[in-house]
Amino acid sequence: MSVNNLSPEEIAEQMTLDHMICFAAYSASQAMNRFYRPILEEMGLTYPQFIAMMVLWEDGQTTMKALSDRLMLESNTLTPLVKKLEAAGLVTRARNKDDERLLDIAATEKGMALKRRGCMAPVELAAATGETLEGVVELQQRLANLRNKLNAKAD
Amino acid sequence: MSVNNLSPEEIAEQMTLDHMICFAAYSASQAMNRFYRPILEEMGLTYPQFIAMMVLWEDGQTTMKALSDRLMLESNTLTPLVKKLEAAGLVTRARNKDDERLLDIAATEKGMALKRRGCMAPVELAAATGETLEGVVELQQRLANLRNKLNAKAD
DNA sequence: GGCAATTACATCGCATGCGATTAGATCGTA
DNA sequence: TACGATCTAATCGCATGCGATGTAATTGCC
Repeated sequence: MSVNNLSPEEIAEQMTLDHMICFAAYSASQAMNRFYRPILEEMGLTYPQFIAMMVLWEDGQTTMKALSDRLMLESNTLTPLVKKLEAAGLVTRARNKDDERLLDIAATEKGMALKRRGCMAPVELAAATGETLEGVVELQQRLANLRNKLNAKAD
Repeated sequence: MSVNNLSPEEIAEQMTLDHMICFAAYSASQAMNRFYRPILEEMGLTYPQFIAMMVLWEDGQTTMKALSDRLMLESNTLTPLVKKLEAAGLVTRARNKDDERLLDIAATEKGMALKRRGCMAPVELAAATGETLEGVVELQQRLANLRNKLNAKAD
């Protein structure tokens, strides 16, 4: 019997933790975070700091606003995080000349120097899963698609 | 040209945030968390409290150890969380009679009463993604599989 | 039985996430 | 050009996650 033949109430009745996409994503995300931890610790980065540096490794410089859009994190999360990166000498923070509301963030040489090691981490993770790169890519795309649909729903 | 023809270094060179399975899982997990927030707020639960209640809705009662294994969260995370559930009158906490090291956790009637509403939330999320239930189930299974392989790797 | 090793839970400190709010800069419009 | 609306960061408080550590109970091995 297909799940399509069941009412929402009947589906809810059979709902368990191990059938929930949210828990699968939540626990997988944390498992990947744990996988990265020792690698990132060598670089003195936490995982959220790492993805912020990923943006800077790609673009060289950005703004708080653009970083917020890209990482889908608010300034109340990013402000202290970026200040820590600045304290570590990895980025610079300065008000934008044309619009004083914007905060320009740029990678320092020291920050850019971490790129080579940092960009290997996702490759190592993919290898550790035992999956093909194509399989990982497809999973990544479907997850991003689901996320984008949810974000669009939230307006 | 397939990614299989590239060396890890060449792949790392092309690595961007939007190609990383970790960021897809991380951002999707948070998007789902944000989707749940208003629903869970009606019940007075946070997302981690919700998945803890999911275990109790399934099993009625458990122990801190079993809950820790099931949610893949340590006692340093769960102890304060379960104490909050106890303070809210949703669970009881008591030392196990046979092994004083174990902490028995049981849902109260008030806690069990939230099951009907709580189990609808994942169904609503699946509907909001616009995907078929089968598609969500497949994505869930592949994510859980990837997570389990990573956890096994970590020993 | 005795006792070191192991196990289960708890405490502490630090780094997120985020709702609510504030401060300052810019925009839009009468 | 005034000035209220909007936008961008930042601050604060609360709830996770988790490494490091502590404590009490149990186990295992002699």
